[in-house]
Amino acid sequence: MQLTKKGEYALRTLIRLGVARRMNCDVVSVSTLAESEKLPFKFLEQILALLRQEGYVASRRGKQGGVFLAKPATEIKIGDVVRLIDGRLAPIGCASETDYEKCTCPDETHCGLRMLMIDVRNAISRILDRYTLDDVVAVTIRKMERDGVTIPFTPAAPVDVATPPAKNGKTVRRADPEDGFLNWLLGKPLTN
Amino acid sequence: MQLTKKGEYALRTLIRLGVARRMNCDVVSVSTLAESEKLPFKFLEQILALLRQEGYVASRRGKQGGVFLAKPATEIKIGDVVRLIDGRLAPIGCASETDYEKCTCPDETHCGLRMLMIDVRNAISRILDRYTLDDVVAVTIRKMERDGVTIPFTPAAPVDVATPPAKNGKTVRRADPEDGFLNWLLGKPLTN
DNA sequence: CTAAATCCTACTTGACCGGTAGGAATTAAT
DNA sequence: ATTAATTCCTACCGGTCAAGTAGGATTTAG
Repeated sequence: MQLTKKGEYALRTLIRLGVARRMNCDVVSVSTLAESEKLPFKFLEQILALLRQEGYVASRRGKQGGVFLAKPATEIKIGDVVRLIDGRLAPIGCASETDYEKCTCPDETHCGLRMLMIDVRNAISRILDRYTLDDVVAVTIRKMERDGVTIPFTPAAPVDVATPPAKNGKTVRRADPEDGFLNWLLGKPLTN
Repeated sequence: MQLTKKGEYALRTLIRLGVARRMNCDVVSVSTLAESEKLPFKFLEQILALLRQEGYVASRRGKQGGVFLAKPATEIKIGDVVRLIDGRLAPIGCASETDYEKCTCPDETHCGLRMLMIDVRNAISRILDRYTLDDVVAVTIRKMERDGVTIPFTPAAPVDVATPPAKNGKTVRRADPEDGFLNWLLGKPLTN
């Protein structure tokens, strides 16, 4: 049930670009992105090439060039990015909605595993297809503001990643909010 | 987000063994299992060896031998089986509860991707750690009974299992029940 | 004109997925 | 006692793919 590094890097980078956009930073170089997230430059270049082909990012070539989101962050669904890079969300092909594949089992309609995995795929989809890049960016920034951390791409202050003032040592880790972390912080209603 | 074939075969086989148990079939040979689920025999043998080492199944050697569940199906959590064969449920290491791994990102506590993936991992866990093998077996059998399909390992003579009156053919396919398929069919309350 | 950037294509290295193969040990039935 | 059916154990293997590396061509700002 693993996301590949490629997928992880793609998402991390898109989030970074979303943050940049919010801070009115119109273009970010790949090297800056690679450094700030500590990703291998050349690998990231390739990933961004793919994201560009698919219309998620656009670029400006030459000196002072770089990349930026090609469309509003509200129109980028996380699920679609994951599907692009890592394939279907469902753990097994016969439980997929968008990329169904018949399995070899003798009777699919009475397969308990399939029913279970459909539940899993729906649970995943209910998160990944519910939230957009904008939501994730919002939650990231909100958390940073709450802890008084300087947000990346803040004018006149490059990336600062100081750990927060530790509250008072007691981090009351509110475990497992009913409908998820992001919903708890964003209050985004279910649409489906 | 894929389950490996190994994991899939393991679960399919455990379910089969669970069904067998319910039908008072105490021992099933590996070849029977392989045939009935159309799995490669030698590969399945290896998988069962692992499941045996971990105490999920036990075996009887020699002629008329075979394997069977080593403990009650109610005590086998699907999530644990998946973890055993395919590793952590969380899409990325830093979002795992049972197998946490620090990631390379500069500031984990303000990582939007991490928060998102924690939600995903919880959503998965809420299904895979909620249901036991027994639940999946129950739902499988129930679906079969409902459709009047002969259940595997049914004794040759038509015995005890009273086939329900086949409804009336019109299966109203209620799409995507709120809290999942299995809950809809089992009505198992959330425990956590 | 040059430095800084993207763009493009090829290559690599190791892990691991999904099996195969062969035989030793054990046991039930004849 | 033999034999046939079965599990048990260890080794191997081909292919794919993840996760990068490498190097140069091209474009553009200053």
